[in-house]
Amino acid sequence: MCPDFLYGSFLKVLHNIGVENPEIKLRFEQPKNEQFGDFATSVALILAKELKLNPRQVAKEIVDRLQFDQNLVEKVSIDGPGFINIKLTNLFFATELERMFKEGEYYGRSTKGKGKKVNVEYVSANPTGLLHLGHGRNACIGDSIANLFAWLGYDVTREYYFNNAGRQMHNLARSIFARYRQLLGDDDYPFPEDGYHGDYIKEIAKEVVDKFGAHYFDESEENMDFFKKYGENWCFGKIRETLSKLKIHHDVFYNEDSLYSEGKIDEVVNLLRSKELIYEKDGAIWFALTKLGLQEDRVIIKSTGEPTYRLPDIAYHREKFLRGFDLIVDVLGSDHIATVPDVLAGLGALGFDTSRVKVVFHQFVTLMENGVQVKMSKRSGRSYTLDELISEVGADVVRFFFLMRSVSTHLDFDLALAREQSEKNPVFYLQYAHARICSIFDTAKERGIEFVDNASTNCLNSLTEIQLIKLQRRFPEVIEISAEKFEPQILADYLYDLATAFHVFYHNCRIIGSEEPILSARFKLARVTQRILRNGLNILGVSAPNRM
RNA sequence: GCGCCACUAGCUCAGUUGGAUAGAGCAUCAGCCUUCUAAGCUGAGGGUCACAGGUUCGAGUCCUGUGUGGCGCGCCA
Repeated sequence: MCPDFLYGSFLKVLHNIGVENPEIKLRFEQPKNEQFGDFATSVALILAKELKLNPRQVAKEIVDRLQFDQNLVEKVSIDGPGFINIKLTNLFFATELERMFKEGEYYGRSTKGKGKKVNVEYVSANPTGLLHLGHGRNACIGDSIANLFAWLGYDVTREYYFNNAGRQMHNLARSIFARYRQLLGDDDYPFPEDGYHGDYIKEIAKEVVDKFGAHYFDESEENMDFFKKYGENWCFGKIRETLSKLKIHHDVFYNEDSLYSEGKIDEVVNLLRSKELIYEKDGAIWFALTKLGLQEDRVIIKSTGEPTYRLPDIAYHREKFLRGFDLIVDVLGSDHIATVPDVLAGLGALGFDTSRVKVVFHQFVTLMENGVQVKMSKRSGRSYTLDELISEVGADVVRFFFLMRSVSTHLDFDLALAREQSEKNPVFYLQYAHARICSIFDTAKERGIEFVDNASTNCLNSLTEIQLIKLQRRFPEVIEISAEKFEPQILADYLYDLATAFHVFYHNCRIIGSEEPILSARFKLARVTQRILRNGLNILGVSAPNRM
């Protein structure tokens, strides 16, 4: 964020006065208060101790040695306890606008992650039901994180861990079968105790009745397999349909089944055995986690012969490592927190660098309306599915609302606010800024007004204009920070600020009707804002309409 | 009992690696549309940053303890 020339001059001075590791100590920030200038550094305060000098004195030593291009720096001052504040000239910002404008659609992209492979796994809901709100938050977070890394030049794989093995699928089959029998008049047919109670099970059963009649009436193994497969396809179809409404698509659906069929599970067991990390007790196979510093040993293969989740999870993540990913991101709900240490310990024991695994935990979603928690959908009378929420408030609103809070905090989803198609709704505020800009360009075109690319921007001098440029300059940095912290919310907040700065600019400065060179300079200001809003919203998965 | 997450304005939340006078939105009140979209802009009120210690030039931010709330602690995933 800090211009290179500024950073360079300071670094040179710090070197000259014999500071050790100045790169680490030199940091710039943008002061909250305008009166302190455009950039500030507290480096003098940090150095004061090691130099055993008064901070203001240190600041003076530094400032006296600084050399700048006078066209770019307006003022350097020492304030407060020893902050060095720098005010840059309007020419500097005009040049910056020019630079951002010339970068065009690529402004904000970087090559930082070039050659690096990142895997982002998200959603990964089992095909036993419909997506609920928590899945929705998971999906939006994962997708936006993937988008952020793509912007940084990483080779991104969006992955869904597809678990269609194990007891849950039997459960699904038996649940559908029970409803099927009941529909066919066998009213007393018992519903499985731990079956899936949702109404969608009845829907599936009804579909089977409509299509095949009583063809699958017998409680045979083949028929169970049929219901399992039918239910899986039905659920997974719905899941993909819902995700697609949110513009979420995965590159890889990694099937848990393949871990078994390709012998990956056995490989892991053998590897752990060779490291003497597993043993047998009570007919089950245990993972000796206490040897790895954890609290308790855990079962990885039940006495029935089925593995617990830990084993396939370790095998799956081992595969991710073997597939050559430099960074492995898992997006999980906070209810999975307890499962991660075991899996990481297993991977560590297998010799993998677990610092490459980043698990993003998100907290729960609570649907609120007028201060009261909403548990059931008014329309269906059942608990809200993600799909219902989307059809009620729209995909853009759902995506933005799920992303506008930081990942680690509980999310209160304000249904009344989300429904509101007005200025109160932050999504519309952002989209409106974009539509307004488009409208300016449309109007200019209609009236035959053209602007010139090579006109100078050095005529912009109002506070509002400079303010807008300052925010535009931050875009690349914001993308980077959002990705590093795995927090799309940082980008959402930034876009909101940018929209505000634009609305203020729009209010204070006219574009159409201004004389050259102001006309063209302001056009550029609007163009750069438009690109950032569009690209930024795109990363968040929110559309940027040309008209509203 | 143990682990993780949170606690900031009436409500929902921001607050960069510790920095200067803690910020938005909603809600409340008061203004601004013959000119590019008023889904906008401007202003006002509203705070013991849960509490108590500690670290230091400086703490909403770091450390310790306490309280409140959420989630988890299975041969479920």
